[in-house]
Order: sequence, then structure tokens, then C-alpha cells
Amino acid sequence: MRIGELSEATGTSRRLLRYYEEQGLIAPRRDRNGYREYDQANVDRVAQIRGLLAAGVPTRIIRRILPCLDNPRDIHLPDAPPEVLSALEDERDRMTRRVECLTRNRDAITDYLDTVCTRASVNG
Amino acid sequence: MRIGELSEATGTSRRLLRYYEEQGLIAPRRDRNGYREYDQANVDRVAQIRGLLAAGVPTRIIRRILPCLDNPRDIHLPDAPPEVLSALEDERDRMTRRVECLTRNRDAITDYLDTVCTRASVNG
DNA sequence: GTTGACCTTCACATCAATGTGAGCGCTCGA
DNA sequence: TCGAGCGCTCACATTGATGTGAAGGTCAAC
Repeated sequence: MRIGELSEATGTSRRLLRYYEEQGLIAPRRDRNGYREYDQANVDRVAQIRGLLAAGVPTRIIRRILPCLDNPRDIHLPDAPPEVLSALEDERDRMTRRVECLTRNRDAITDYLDTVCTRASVNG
Repeated sequence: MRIGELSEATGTSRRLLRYYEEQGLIAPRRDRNGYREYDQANVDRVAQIRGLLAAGVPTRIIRRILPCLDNPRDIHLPDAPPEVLSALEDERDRMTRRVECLTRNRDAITDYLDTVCTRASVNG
């Protein structure tokens, strides 16, 4: 599929799809005329990228973690140098902290909404 | 405490502390000479803000959710208009999606690291 | 009373993620 | 064969979160 179709399928502007490519997050083949050629797997990958971006993970980190996620059974970096591994560990820990922070705050919002709702139904 | 001390205590630049204030996220008292005066509660609040920012929540949303979190037992917006409540619900749902995305990817990284580690100990 | 370490505001700079548009090349259907 | 609609690159604009620095006020210590 070409960029317009992927854009439709992912709800992502063409501009951004090209940007992700520039950032090394996706690598479409090129058609003879220079057009980008995507396949179905790219739809999932773009969703992945956008989820991570929305969760505050910057592209330079996404670039690092994506290779580990395609095919969890495969080793994509069999000779990954220790500093890459420890960078991954750091990022994993950062993600854990984010999850905790988001969860805590989300639960507080939920409590708040529950309280407001309860009181509204009692008082109103 | 003044801005320098809060900066120390939170590991946040003075510039950013002023920025958060400008964004309506904290509201320090002013001393007679114009200096900002903070108290201990601001340390937690700044940590909260930074956690949310790191998790991809923009300041305009943080501004909205902070009032619900100070004192979960209190109703801070007893007359919150329905559109604020539904905005909060939306944000809660967005946070849930972020948590899911982060968790999924973090677990994949963990699996990856485990696999690399296992193989290293088998092969090496 | 001057020095130094704070504080203030204001303003311009940067970086990442995006938008927007110009100028041009394919390609397909009328 | 021409125009619409897609693609390409290049480049400048914007927004949000930050850095940095200038010009100046406050205050404590010496």
C-alpha cells in the first residue's frame, strides 16, 4: 500500500509517516517511481509508535525498543552491546515509573468522578 | 521555602518552576519583596507534575486534573460543569490506554532482555 | 558600603512533534 | 492529451517543554 492508504488506515498524516521514517522508525520499500510501499505490518507498527509517543517515549528511544518487539521470539540484536542492554533496562524502569504515575493519577480521577457522581445523586 | 530550595528539593530548574506557575499548576505566595514562597506540599505537587509530564500528559490537562488530587476526600469542583466531567472521563480513558501501551511494551522489553540474558548464559 | 548569592522579569533560543505549502513528477481516466 | 489526484522533496512555521542570558532588585555578611 502507498502512503495515502497507510495514512487512512492509521489516522496519521502523511507528513508524520515520513517523519517517522526519517527518524528510523519505519523503513518502507520504494517503488520504481520512488513511491513508498508499505505492508500490513506497518499499520501495527505505526499504532505502536503513536502509542509510545503519546505515552511520552521519544523517538530516539522508540527507535531502540522497536527492534525487540517485532517478533518477541527472535533475537534481533544477538550481539547487543552491554550499554544498549542497560539503556533498555533504564527505559524499562522509566516505563514502569510512568505506568505507576499514570495509574495512581487515573485512579484518583476515577475516585474523584465517583465521589462527584455519588454526591450529585444524593444531593441533586 | 524559596525557589532555589524547591529547585534543589525537586531536581527541577527554577525556570521550569516559574513555567509551571505560569501554566497555572502551582501558585506560590509572594513575599513582601516579591520572592516566591513555597511550602512542603509543593514538593509533592511538583513531583506529581513532572511524573504526569513525563507520561505525556500536557500541562493544560494537568491543570485540570490536579485540583482533584490534592485531597481526594474533598470535592474541589462541586459545581463542575458536565463538560469538565466528561473531559476528565476522556482523560482517564486516555491514561488507561497509555498504561496499557506502556505495560505491553515494557513487558516485551522485559521478555527481550530475559531472552538475551538466557541465551547469553547458555551460549556464552 | 560593597560584594556575592539569591531573587525578579523579559526575551530570545532550542528541540521534538507536528502543520502547511510550494514546486515538481507520476498515472489514470475522461 | 490534459487535468485530477496522488506521490516526491524541501523548507519554513508552530506549539510545548525547556535552556540561557541580560538587566536589575534584595539581603546578609564582611
